[in-house]
Amino acid sequence: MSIENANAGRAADVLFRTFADQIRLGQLKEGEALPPEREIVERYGVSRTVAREALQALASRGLIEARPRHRPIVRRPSYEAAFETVGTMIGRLMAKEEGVRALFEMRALIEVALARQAAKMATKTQVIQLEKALEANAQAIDDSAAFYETDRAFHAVFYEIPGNPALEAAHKGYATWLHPQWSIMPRHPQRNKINYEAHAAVFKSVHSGDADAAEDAMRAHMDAAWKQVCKTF
Amino acid sequence: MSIENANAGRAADVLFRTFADQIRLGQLKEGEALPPEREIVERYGVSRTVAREALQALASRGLIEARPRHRPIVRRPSYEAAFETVGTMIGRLMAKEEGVRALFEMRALIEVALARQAAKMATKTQVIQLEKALEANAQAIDDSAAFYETDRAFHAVFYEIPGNPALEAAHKGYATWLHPQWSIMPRHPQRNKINYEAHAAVFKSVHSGDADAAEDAMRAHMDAAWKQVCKTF
DNA sequence: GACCTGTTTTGGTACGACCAAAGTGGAGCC
DNA sequence: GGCTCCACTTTGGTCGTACCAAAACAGGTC
Repeated sequence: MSIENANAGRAADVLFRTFADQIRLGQLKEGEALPPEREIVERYGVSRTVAREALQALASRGLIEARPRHRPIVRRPSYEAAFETVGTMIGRLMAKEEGVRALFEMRALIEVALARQAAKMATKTQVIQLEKALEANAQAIDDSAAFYETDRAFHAVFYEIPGNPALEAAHKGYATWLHPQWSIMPRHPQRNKINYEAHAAVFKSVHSGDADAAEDAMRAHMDAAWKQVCKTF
Repeated sequence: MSIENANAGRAADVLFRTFADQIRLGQLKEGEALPPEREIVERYGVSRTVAREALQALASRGLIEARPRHRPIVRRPSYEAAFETVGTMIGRLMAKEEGVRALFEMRALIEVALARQAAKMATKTQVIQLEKALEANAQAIDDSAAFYETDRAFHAVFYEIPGNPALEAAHKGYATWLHPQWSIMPRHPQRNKINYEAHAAVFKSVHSGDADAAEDAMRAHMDAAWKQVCKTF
């Protein structure tokens, strides 16, 4: 590796930063393949070991997408990809109650705010969307697996209403990371019905444009859900 | 690599998952060093290239902490570490206005909700903390660099009030990723004073327990801030 | 007990070899 | 002229060996 980076630590880290900078500056564009490994070796004066470790780091941090037996390509950045990248670590935080609580409370803060915002600003189309999701939720009361899916879909509508990809990505993250808790929770039609009724209360408030009521209803729903989650510990 | 994982793709990916599972299941504990590379080679029947690539992936995803010339140790998972891990990718999203907007609006949603929650539930001690942060903000009006720091500190108090590490980590992430926008924004005492007054309005509402006013004040502040951010594009 | 020195352990890097998946180009056939 | 097949090339993936040097360790000496 060139001498001018002697203070920069491992050669693989230096090469990682070199490529990360090229990606950030648009010198390597989305969808574009990186150079072949043997060319990287020649161009940057490193071994294939160093080249491969730098590429591995780029892939692990979601900057490039490795494809079997192909040169990796620069990945389109997205909030969803970002959440996927940290999934393994966040998953570890789910092993402890305080990790689950932190995530759950952050989710609750956001969903309460989204419900409030929806009550204020949801379009007629969006309210209909919510109503359809609620109807599917009602239909699934007796089928706990389907109920879970429609429950998740109902909450997802709130994240979609503002049209912000970061929120939509966050919801997918939350749903994925909190799923282990959900999957061990006892589910039966009576409990499903209670959850459905909480959803209906939120919907009713949104439909009537009552932001305070929407906030209170979603808050109550999340609080009750947390109590259920606590039973999984 | 053992035959039973022949369908699992690259040997390095298989080994990555093996270690990730061991970490998740507590078989490798926080602070504990991973085995030496040469032992990994013997135990798992892979080459050092594969072992190093798996370790590189673990480090890049924040599961282990590599230390120069030392065996890596299992990293304590944290929301802060998770945000750091995706920093490079999120940084790329900041290269486009829609990426900045998505992150900013998510931040605004959260901070408005936090202001509202603070007005409802902040303790006397927390209100004093907020007041102190506001006072430091006032003192820094004529020094734009200091003003930025106190501005950030003032907002940080809202994230700290609920005592949720995920929120505190989120704030650090937002501040870091949105900093490039802030650093190219024109800053002068007059603008600083307007921002300070917006902070004062939020504080006043929190202090008097007026959740609606706190929400409106923080909403107005974030909307105005976004208009300033737009000037950087 | 502290210090020094030699040895060992270990991460970091280099290099060459080989395998096999995937792509490419040319020849032959219809 | 188009299609198919085959040989060759390109390239990622893995292996093994070698060497360097940072860091730790162990033993001896003061």
